[in-house]
Amino acid sequence: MPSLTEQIERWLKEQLLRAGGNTLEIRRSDLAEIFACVPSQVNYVLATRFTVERGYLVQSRRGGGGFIRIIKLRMDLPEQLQGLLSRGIGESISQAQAEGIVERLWEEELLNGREKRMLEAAVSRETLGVELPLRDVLRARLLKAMLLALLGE
Amino acid sequence: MPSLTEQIERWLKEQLLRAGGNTLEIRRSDLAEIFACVPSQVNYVLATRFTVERGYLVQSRRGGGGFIRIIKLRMDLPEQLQGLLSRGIGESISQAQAEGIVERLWEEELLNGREKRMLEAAVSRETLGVELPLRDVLRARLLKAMLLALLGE
DNA sequence: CCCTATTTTGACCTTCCTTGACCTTCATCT
DNA sequence: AGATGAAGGTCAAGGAAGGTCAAAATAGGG
Repeated sequence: MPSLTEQIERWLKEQLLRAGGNTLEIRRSDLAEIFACVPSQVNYVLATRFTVERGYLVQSRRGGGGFIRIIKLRMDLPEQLQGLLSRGIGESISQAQAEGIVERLWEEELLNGREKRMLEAAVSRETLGVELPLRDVLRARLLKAMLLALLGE
Repeated sequence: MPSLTEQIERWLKEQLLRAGGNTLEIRRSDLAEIFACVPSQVNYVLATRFTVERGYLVQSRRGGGGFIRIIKLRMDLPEQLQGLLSRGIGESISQAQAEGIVERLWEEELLNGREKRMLEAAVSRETLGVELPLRDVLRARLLKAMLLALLGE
C-alpha cells in the first residue's frame, strides 16, 4: 500500500495532466479533507515531491481565498539542460536534489531508463561511500560531467 | 528440514517466477511475519543468497511505505560483463583500465555511444578530482555500480 | 567429539513519513 | 483603522519502516 505521501503526489500529478495545462490550483484544506489527513501533510508532499529540481514551482496565498498553486515547468530544449549544468548544479549537491533532477530529465524524456539508472547509481550515497562534505561535492561533479557527456553528441 | 534461510530463499524465488517479471517488491516486516522470524533474518538471506554473483540486485527504502526490491539480473549477456561485475573489477582501478573495459563493452555493442560517454565522464580523473589512493577506489565503485544498473530490468 | 562455518537473534541506528501545536497573512465587516 | 475569522506555514516530536553488527546457537565434516 503506497504511503499517503505517494498517494497525494500521484493525485496531484494526475490532476495536472487532466487539467491539460501546466498549472493546478487547490486549497490545502480541501486536499487534506480528500485524503483525511492533517493539512501540514500537504506541505510535506510539496516540499519533497514538487521541488524546483523536479521541475515544479509552488506558490500560495494565505488568508481568505487562500490557495496553493503548482506550476509544472517545461523543459523542452537541451538549452535548458545547459542552464541546469551551468547554473542549476552548484559545487555540491544532495542525493535528494540530484535524484530530483534525474527524475525530471527522465520525465521530460531527455534520458531513457538505462541512462536514468546509471545516473542514479553514480549519484548514490552508497556508491560514493565517502563522508559528507566530500560526498556532495563529488556528486555534483559527476552529475555535471555525465549530463554534459550526453549533450556532446 | 531445510533451514529458515533456504525456505525464505525458495519462497522469494518462487514469487519472482510467479510474478512473471524480473522484479519483486515486499516489506521486510511482512516477510518476517510470514516466516515468524526476526526482520534481520531477511537481510541475512538477501546478503547471502541474492548477491550480484548469483545474479540479483537488491534495493530498498526505509521509513513509512518502505520496501525491499529484488531484481533478477539479465543473464542473456556475454559472460564477460557478468564476470567483470562479480570478479573482474576489484576494489580499485586505474583510469586506463576502466577506459579499456568501457571500450571493449562498446565494441561488443553492449553499450551505446551515450552510455559510453557517460561512463567515460564518470571515471575521468578530472571529474573525480580527488587524490590517488581514493580516486581509483571511487572509480571502481562507480564503474561497477553503473554497469550493474544496466543489468537490471 | 571437536572445530569451523553457517545461521539465528536481538539491541541499537538511520531514514522517511505523519501528526499536532502554534504562528503568520489576508479579506472582510464594522 | 481595528477586529475577526479563514486560510496557509513552521517545526519538532512521534511512529514506521529498513540496516548493522556482533553474540549465541546450530549444523557438518574430520
